[in-house]
Amino acid sequence: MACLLSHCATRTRIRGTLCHMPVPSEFVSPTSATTLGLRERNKLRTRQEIADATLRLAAEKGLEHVTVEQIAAAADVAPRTFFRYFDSKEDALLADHPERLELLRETLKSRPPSEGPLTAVRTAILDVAGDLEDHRDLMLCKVQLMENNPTLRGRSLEMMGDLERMIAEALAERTGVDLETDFRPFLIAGAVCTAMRVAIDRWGATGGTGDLTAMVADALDLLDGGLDHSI
Amino acid sequence: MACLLSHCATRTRIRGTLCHMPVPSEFVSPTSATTLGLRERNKLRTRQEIADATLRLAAEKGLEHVTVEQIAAAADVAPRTFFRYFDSKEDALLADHPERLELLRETLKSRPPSEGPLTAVRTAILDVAGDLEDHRDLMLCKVQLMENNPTLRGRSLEMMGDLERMIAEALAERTGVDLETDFRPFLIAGAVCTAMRVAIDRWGATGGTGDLTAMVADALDLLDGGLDHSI
DNA sequence: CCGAGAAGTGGCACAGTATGCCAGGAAGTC
DNA sequence: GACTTCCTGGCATACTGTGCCACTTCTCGG
Repeated sequence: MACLLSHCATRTRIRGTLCHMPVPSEFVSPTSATTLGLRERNKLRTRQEIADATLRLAAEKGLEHVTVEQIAAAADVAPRTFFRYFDSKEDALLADHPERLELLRETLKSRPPSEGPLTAVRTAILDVAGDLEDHRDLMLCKVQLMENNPTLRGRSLEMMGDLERMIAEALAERTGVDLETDFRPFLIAGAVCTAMRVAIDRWGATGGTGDLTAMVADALDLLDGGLDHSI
Repeated sequence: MACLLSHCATRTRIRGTLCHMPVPSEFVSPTSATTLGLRERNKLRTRQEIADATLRLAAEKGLEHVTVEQIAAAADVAPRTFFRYFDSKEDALLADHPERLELLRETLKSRPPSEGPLTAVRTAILDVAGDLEDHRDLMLCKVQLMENNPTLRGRSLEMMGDLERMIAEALAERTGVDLETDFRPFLIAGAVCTAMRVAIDRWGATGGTGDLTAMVADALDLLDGGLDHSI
């Protein structure tokens, strides 16, 4: 952390070897190297460094006590550059959301058409939960940051709307109903995401002890059985 | 609307009789007059004027194209005063949230203990839906503003968390389960709020045609039956 | 009725967020 | 190696949000 942050004379943007910040293994992109050009790789790295710096600083003092200027300094970019990658501090902290959305899309696409719509969605959402659990420490940190930061929570909830939309679309497609006239796909998608959200909240509240995927599965089972049998 | 907004020379803040803006009937507080002192009544009126101005301007150009300065001018207060009443434009637009929360609390409290927990919650949430429908035009406007304003939507989602918490507490109390160790109250509360939210979204998407309360009831029925029977 | 204290308002200053614009330089292309 | 593309950082600027202070209005007790 005690690195020479802001006085690199000629910033030559060769960060492949001169990485001054120990990037946690969770952060290395799966689609590394070969396929992407240097420009793209540098962009990915910068994005990751900003996200990384944001989380690190937020974990220290809480996101509301960290300024974009500080984040930019820690990530060794100009404040102006920060806003080229993220629209806000909140977005930088939740930078992995697009990956999660992509994972959901892939899983939904990969489930055979023969599989029931709800089963496919269930599998997909458990997949996402599993992915979250794979980054347990990072997730736990973020969940706890959300607990006492309404803005961050709001942004996260809003992002969950993306998951909902995608699930609703998948349900509509697999059942053949029209999203425009029938709200059931959205209702089920909302319920499923609620199940995940509540499970995550509880998981976070208990300090990440327990199996997140199992908790999500339990929540889904309860909703499957109908509200009146849930309690 | 075509009132003398910003050039009142000596603003003497006696707004009881000299109200320069026709306050829509929806805005008049039920607890008017006698019980409250002049100071309190003035505060309520100012709050309402700010909320009113916010909605009116937002309806014209979209909330993101309205500045706090403009809202303050339209409500005939100083920008500094705006922030004494609301933390943000979004909050000013969603100013009626506390009333809704209070309505939910009252209804939940008024349901007899003999009533099943889910029935009580259902009644309460339908009550809220009915209240929303009573302000049909205002609600429709807000719902449509939310459609293309992520920040506003996020804030609204976050506020819905208040409803969820209250419902979860009521459920926990009526069933005797512990909120700290059992996530079922939160799960059901989340599902119920999701039902309302999805119904509102659809209601808004169809331009407010249709019976909102009935749509919420339908959504609740579907969830009652269990996810696998929903579609 | 009146004076003291409580409380609301508005002006000012200031930190922070967010974005448009432009010049300089690195990466990609041939 | 020259040409193009586009990423970066600096500058300017609009807007949000809050602390502080002086001024005015309201409330309440005598």
